[in-house]
Amino acid sequence: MRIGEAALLSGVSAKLIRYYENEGLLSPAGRDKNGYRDFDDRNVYELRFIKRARALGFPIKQIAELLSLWRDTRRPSRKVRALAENHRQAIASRMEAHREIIDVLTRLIESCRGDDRPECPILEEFGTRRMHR
Amino acid sequence: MRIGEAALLSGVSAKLIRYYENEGLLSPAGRDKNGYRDFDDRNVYELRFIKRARALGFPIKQIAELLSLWRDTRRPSRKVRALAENHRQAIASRMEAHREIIDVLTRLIESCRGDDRPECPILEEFGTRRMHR
DNA sequence: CTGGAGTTTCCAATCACTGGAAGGTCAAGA
DNA sequence: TCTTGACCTTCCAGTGATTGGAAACTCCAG
Repeated sequence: MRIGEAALLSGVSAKLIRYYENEGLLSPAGRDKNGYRDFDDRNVYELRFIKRARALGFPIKQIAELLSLWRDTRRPSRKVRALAENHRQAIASRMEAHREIIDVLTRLIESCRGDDRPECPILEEFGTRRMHR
Repeated sequence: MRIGEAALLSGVSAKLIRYYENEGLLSPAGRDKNGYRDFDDRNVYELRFIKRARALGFPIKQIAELLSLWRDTRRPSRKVRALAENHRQAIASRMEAHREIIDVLTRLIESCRGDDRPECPILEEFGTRRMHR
């Protein structure tokens, strides 16, 4: 099938399919004699795999590793799990950073009257104090 | 003062100071006759302001708005507060997305034995099922 | 034989940096 | 006086995952 059909079936845009192919994520897709890419069901499966892994925030390089584990039917599931655990930790760290930011922003927002007058503890704290808690 | 001293005092690298200046965040800094930038205390104050706003995840363009509100002594604090609230909402959305990802990853990780055998529900679910909850 | 839909490649922009190259300026030390 | 070295300058490129566009090609229908 051509790239448009693969895009429809996988939910991945043609642009992005070319990018993923270029990054070496896909099993080699053939070419028709007119130069058009020729994808098969395995490629569509890989594209769906990539799409779901991306939706979970895995970076492209880690998805490449996941795909190579998927292709290796003798992989130890330990490796897959380790990858997932590392990634969960990375996301958890980012989430914690966001939580701290939200706490600070909430405190700042509550301290500001938010009316027509210029007094604003938000601006003052940005300029002068450090922000903790 | 020159860029190195401003970097030390503000905690912002010289590279980044030039970038911020280029992006129009700083009040215009002068130049010595040798072409070196000449910063004053106001610039250092702005750099610290930028650094703290960045630490809270504000994008550069919003920091530019915050700085222009800071410079306008007749600003309505309403505008500052609105900016902060919008940003808090943006961060909260990202945090919620991360929370959902962590829930899915946790379920997947728990479903995988993580031993020497190849069976792995993580890979299976990436390829075939959709992931919710 | 013309139009349009689909395809190809390549280049650019996003965002906030970071790094490096190549060169100018200036004070201290030999 | 000459040189070293620590500064400073500008410009260019790369990061990650996409998206957009341009210019050119194939192919099918009208």
